[in-house]
Amino acid sequence: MKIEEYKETPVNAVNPKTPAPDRQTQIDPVGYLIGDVSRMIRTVYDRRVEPLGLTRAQWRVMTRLNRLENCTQTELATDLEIEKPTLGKLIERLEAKGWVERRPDAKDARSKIVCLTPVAQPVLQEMHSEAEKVVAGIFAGVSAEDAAHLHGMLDHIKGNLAAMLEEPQPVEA
Amino acid sequence: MKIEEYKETPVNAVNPKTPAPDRQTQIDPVGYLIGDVSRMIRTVYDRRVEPLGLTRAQWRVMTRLNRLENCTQTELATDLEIEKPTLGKLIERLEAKGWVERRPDAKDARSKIVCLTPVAQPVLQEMHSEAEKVVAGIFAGVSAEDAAHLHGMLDHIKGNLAAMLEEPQPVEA
DNA sequence: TTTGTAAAGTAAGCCAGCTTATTGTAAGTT
DNA sequence: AACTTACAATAAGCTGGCTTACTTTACAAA
Repeated sequence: MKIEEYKETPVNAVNPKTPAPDRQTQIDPVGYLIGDVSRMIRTVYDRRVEPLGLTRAQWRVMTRLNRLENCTQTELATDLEIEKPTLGKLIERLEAKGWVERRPDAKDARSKIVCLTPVAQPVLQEMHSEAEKVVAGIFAGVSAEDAAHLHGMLDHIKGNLAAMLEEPQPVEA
Repeated sequence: MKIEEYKETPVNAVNPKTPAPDRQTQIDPVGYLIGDVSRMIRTVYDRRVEPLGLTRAQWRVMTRLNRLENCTQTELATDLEIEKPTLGKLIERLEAKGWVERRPDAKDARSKIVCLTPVAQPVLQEMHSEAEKVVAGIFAGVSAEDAAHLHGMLDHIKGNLAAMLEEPQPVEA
C-alpha cells in the first residue's frame, strides 16, 4: 500500500471562482481538513498494520469478526456497512490466507458461518497494540476539554449531514 | 451510486476488549466521528451531483481542471493527489462523454494537455451551485467561533498525524 | 554526437467498493 | 401439498484506487 504524501490542504477546491460569502471564507476549508484528517488516520493505521500482511479492508473484517464471534456473512456485511458481494471477496482472500473459515450453518442451509482460525489470534493481538499506540499519538497534546468540544461540534455537523441525507433528493432544474 | 445508510458510530470498533485507558474512553470515538463526517460529506455531494451524470472521482477531475485551465496529465494528477494511471482512466471516461479533451503539447511531445470542452460548462455551473448549498447546510448552526476552534483542533491533530507519517516505519517485533 | 538518465503517458494486473442478476433454500399462503 | 415470496450467498461486470513495467521523448553529460 502506498505511503501517501501530505501536502497542504487546498485552499478552496470547490468554489474557486465564486465570490465566497463571508461565512464560507472561514468555514469552507474545514471540510477539506476533515477529509485530510480522516484520510491520514486511515493511512497511519494502514502503515502500521501492513507488515502483518493485511490490507485495510481485511483487518476491518478480522476486527469485527473478533467481536461478533461466529456470525453469518450477511450479519458481518451489515455490521461493516459493506455489501455482501464485497465481503464475499474479502473472505475468499482471508480464507486463502488461513485466517478465516466458512462453515455451514446448522440452522439454515442457505447461510454460512464465518469464524476466525487460531492462526489469526497473534495477528489480532498485534493489531490491538498498534491501534492503541496510534490513538494515543493522534490526540497527543489535546486536552480532554478540547476533545469533548471537538466531539460536540462534529456531532452537530453529523446531525446536519444526517438531516440533509434524509431530505428527498432535490430535483435539479 | 449508492445512498449510504447512517447508523450510529460503533462505540469501539478497534479495541473492543482492551480495558481502555481513561483518556481513550473520551477520545477514542472521535476518530470514528471524523470518519463518519468525512464520509457523509462525500455522500451528500455525491447525491447532489449524481443527477448530472458524474461520479465523485469525475467531478473532482472536472473541478480541478476548471481551476488549472490547461495543464498536463501529470500536473493534474499531482494536484488531485492521485496516480497518473488512475487519472488516465478517469480522463478516458470523461473524454468518452465529451466533457474533456486531450491535445498534444506543443512544447513537449511526451505530454498531453487536458482541457474542458464547452459542453462541460453548464455542468460546472450546476456543480458550483450545489457545492455552495451543501457547505451552507453542513455548518448550519455553527458559530464562527466554534468553526475556528474546530479548525484549530483539526489542524493540531493533522500535525500529529503528519509527524507520525514521517516517522520511520516501526519494525514489528 | 552519442549515450545515458529522467520524465509523460499507458498497459496490465491487483484490491475493494458498488449494482444487478442467479441459484438455492426457507417460510408463509392458499 | 403446491406456490409464492423472501433471503443467503455468489457471479458478472463496472468504477476507481494502487503498483510495476514499458514506450516514447527530452535533456544533460561525455
